Amino acid sequence: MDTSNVHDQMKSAGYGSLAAAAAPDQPIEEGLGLRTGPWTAEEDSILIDYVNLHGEGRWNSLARHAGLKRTGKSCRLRWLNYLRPSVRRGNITLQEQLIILRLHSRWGNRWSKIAEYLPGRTDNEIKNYWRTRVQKQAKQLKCDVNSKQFQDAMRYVWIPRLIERIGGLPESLPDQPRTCTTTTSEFEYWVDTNFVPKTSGSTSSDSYDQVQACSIPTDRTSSGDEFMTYPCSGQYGSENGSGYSQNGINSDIHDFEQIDYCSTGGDTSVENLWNEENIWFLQQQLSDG
DNA sequence: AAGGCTAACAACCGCCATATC
DNA sequence: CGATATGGCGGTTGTTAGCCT
Repeated sequence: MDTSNVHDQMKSAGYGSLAAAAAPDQPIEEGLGLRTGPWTAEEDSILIDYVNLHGEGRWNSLARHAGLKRTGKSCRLRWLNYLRPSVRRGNITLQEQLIILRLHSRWGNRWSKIAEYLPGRTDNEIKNYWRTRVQKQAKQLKCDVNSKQFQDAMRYVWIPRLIERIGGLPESLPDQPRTCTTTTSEFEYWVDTNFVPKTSGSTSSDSYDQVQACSIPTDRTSSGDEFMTYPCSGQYGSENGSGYSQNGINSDIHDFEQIDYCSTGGDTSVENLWNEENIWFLQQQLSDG
């Protein structure tokens, strides 16, 4: 489904801020005369003009003084998520997907923090991406998006595939908001496709701040969360070879790449990495655990 | 052709932290 | 120091388009 212009479609259909026909029957918060629902072009224009003149902040008084029958919260959200000049629109790129996956494995659903590393993208947009794309994959795999199984699938299949699709490791990956100074070698530590989690230890994948590193280059572990941490797993990657065996995962991935690697064509949507064969393969991996 | 389903995204809600009075 | 205002954040809902049956 090509939704790259969904927003424009919504606009033309009367849904969204620039809908020319939005207004008359829009809900109004009773008593206060406050409007809710989609923003009209006129409201957008008023808000943009006012912010350009007076700057951001003090959203409640801004709403009053600008003559907008909206809550301050609504104005702030509209500005930050849509009207700001720096807001980038359009499909999430593969590089951005990679960053999102990486940062989500590190921080979980801290969307605003993740958004700091994707200039122009809003936390709302990233959150929507996660819910509509990533959670869909988890559903297809019949596992919870926060489960160890799905986390492993992302790390050992999805992310390496993304890197390949991109054409190798990016020249730089932002380890700091906006300014990117990370070297390729640092990035390799993050998604080490040769890495297989060791056995033993407790799992805490649902608590992203407490993810326990169990196989990180020793000179890196001390640096905290700057590098990928792998939750210890008693279920996968055990020393006796069950689940993700020390070498098995990589050879399996290699085989499975041969199956469909060329099938994704020029489409940049990540879900195409997950065709039926991929899902079958992953389900096998998960059920073997 | 019609209805159901899904994807995508804007907008809202509730809670919490911080700032201000 | 307490009360109120404001802003930020994550979760959830609502709406529409497009696809599928």
